[in-house]
Amino acid sequence: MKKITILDIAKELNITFSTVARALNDHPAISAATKKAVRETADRLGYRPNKVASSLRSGKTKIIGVLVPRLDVSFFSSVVHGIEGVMNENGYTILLYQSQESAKQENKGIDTFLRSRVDGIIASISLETEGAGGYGEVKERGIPLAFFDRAPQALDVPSVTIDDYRGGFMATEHLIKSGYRRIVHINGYRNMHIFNERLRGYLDALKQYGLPVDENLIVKGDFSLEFGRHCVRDLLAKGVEFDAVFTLEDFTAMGVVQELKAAGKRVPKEVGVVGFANEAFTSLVSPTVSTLDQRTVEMGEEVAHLFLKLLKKGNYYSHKPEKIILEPELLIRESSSR
Amino acid sequence: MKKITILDIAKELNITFSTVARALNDHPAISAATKKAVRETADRLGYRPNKVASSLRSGKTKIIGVLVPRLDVSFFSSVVHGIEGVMNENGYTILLYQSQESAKQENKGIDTFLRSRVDGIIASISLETEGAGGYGEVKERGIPLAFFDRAPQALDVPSVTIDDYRGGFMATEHLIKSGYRRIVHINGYRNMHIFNERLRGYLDALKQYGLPVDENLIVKGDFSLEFGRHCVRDLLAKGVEFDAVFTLEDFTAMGVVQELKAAGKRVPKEVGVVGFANEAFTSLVSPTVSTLDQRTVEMGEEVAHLFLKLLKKGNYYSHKPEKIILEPELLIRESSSR
DNA sequence: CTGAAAGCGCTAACAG
DNA sequence: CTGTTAGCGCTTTCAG
Repeated sequence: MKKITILDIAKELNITFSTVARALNDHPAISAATKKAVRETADRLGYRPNKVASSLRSGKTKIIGVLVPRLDVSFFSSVVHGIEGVMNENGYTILLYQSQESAKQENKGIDTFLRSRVDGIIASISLETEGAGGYGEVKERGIPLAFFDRAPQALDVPSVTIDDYRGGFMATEHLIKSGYRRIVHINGYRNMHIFNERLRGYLDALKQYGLPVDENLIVKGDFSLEFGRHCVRDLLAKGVEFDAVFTLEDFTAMGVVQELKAAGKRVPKEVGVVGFANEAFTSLVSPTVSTLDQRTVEMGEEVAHLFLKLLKKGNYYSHKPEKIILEPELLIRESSSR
Repeated sequence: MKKITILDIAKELNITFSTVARALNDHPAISAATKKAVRETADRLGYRPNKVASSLRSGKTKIIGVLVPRLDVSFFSSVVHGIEGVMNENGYTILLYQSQESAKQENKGIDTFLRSRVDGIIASISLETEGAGGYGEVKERGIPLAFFDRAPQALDVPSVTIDDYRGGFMATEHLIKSGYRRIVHINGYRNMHIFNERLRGYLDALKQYGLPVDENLIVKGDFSLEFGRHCVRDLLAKGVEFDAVFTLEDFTAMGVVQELKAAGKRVPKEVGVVGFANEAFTSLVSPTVSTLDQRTVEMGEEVAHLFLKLLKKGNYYSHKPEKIILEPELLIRESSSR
C-alpha cells in the first residue's frame, strides 16, 4: 500500500498541499466545500496524518512519558490506568517505561523520554533513586514533570500523593483505640520518604496516646509475604511481646497473619493486624485484613488533571508547584476488630 | 535552555553536521579522534538526539503500540509488564492504549498507532470486537501485528495464547477425577473464542468420562464476584443439584465459594470449585482456590520475542503466521481437594 | 479564501 | 576519512 500524504490528496484535487493541510486541520479560512472535498478524498485514499512529521514541525508530540517502577504491582498499574484514561480523553498518548526499581534503568527511561521529545513526564521514583535522580535535568530543561506517590523530596515540582503520615497515624490510632498496646511496625529498610512518613505517623500516634516507643517493635526490611512471616517468627523466637502489627503494605500483613495463625495466635483476638494499600485479596481472605486505601485510580486521574491544567496555563515552571495530598481511607476489617 | 542539534556540535568543532551525525552513530568511516571529540562536545552541550527527526527520516520509530482492554486487570498489566521488559531490552518503547473493552475506543487506539507510525502493534481484543475489528487495516497496510490471549479468529496473524480448550478440559477432568459428578460451568455471555474454548473443553471432558451434559448446569453471564454469588443463589433457589463449579475466572469462583459458605455448603467437601487465571488472592483465601495459571508474564515475553523475531526476518507477512500456544497449569488447591 | 516557500533535525546517497 | 545535498511530511508565515 502506497503511503498517502497531503500531496497526494492535493494532486487529486488540483489544489496545493497547504490548502489540504489547512482543510484537514479545520482552519477557519477554508471554504466548507474545499474541506468536504479534502476529507472525502482523504478517506477514499486511506490517508493517515503522519504524527511524526507534525511533531517535528510543531515541536509538540502529544505524548506523555509515564515512568513507573513496575507494572505487575497492582498499585502502579491502577494508577497508570487512571492516567491513561484521562490523558487519552485529552488527546495525549502514553509512552510507557518501567524502572524495575533500578535507578540506572530509571535514568535510561528519562533519557528515552527526552530523546522522544515527550511533552511531559509523569513518574513515581524507584526504590534506589537518591535525591532528584535523573529528574533534575528534566526540570532544568523546562519539560513539564509531575510525580505521584513516590516523589523525590529534593525536587520542587507538582505531585499527587496520599498523606502517608496520616495513614500511619490512623492505622496506629485505630489499633490503640481497639485496645492494642504493644504495636509492632514493619517498615522498609530503604530511605524512602513515604515509608518514613508512615513511620512518623506511627510514632506520633504512640506519643499522642501516651504509649512508649520500643525499638524492639520497629522492624525494617524488604516487603513481601515471606518477610512478614519471617518477622513474626523472629519476634516470637526472641520472646518480644506484642499484640498488634502495622505493616508497610498488605502482602507483609498477609504473611504476618499466616504466621500468627501457624503459631496458634488468634487474629484479631490476641493480635491485631493492619496493612497498607488495600490489595484485592485483603477483603477476600479470612480474617479480612484491615488496611489503608491509597485511592489508586483517583491518584492517576488527579495527577493527569493537574498536569493538563498546568500544561494549559503554559509556563509550567513559573507557578509555585501544586502538591495535591489525598487523604487515605482507613478500612477497618476483621483483622483488627475485637 | 537552547535546543542543541548536531549543527551546534558541528559549529563548535568546525566540521560538518554530517560528520557529527556519523560520529554519533558510530559509523566505521570516522576517525576515533573525531568520534571522541564529537562525543565530548555532545555531552558538554547536553545534546539529546531528536528521535522525532530521525524517525521521520528513517521511517522507523522504534515504538510498538500495545493495545489492551484495561490495565487495572492484573492479567493485562502482568502481560504488559512482560512485553515492556523484553521490548525495552531490544531498544523499543511502548506506546500504551486501553480499549476499555469498547470496540469504538479500540479503533481509536489503532488509528492513533497508525498516525504515530508505530513499528508494530501488539494487542488483545476488547469484548466487543467483532471479526477482525479495526485490525484488518493494520495487516493490509503491512504493519506488523501480533495478539496475545484474545486474538480475533478472523485474522491470520501471529499470536500467543494459552490452550483454553485444555484449560477447560483439565479443570473439568480434575473435578471428575475427584469424584464430582454434577459440574456447573459459569461462562461469559459474550461470544469470545477463548471463552468458547473453555466451554468446549468442559463439554469434551464430560463426554470423555461418560457424564451427561445438562443445560441447567451451564450458566452464561458477566464475570464478577457478585455474579458468582448470584449464580449460586439462583441454582440453589431453583433446586438444581450440583456438586462442583468451574468458572471462567477467579473472581466469579470467589463469589461462588462465598455464597456456598453462606448457604452452609462446605467447600470442597460438598461442592468443589475451580477458577481460572490464578489471581493473587486464590492462594491466600481460605479455602485456597484451585485455578488455572495463564502464565501472564511469560505470555508477554513470548509475544514480544515472537514479534521481534519476525521483525528481524523482515517481510513480516510473507511467512505463515506462527501461533504459540502455551499450556495452562492446573493448580490444585483446597477448594477442589477432597 | 488559496498558494508559495521555508524549515523542524535528522539519514543516507553521492562526491571527493 | 569527511563534505554536499536532498529530502522525510508536515506547520506556518508571508503573499496575493
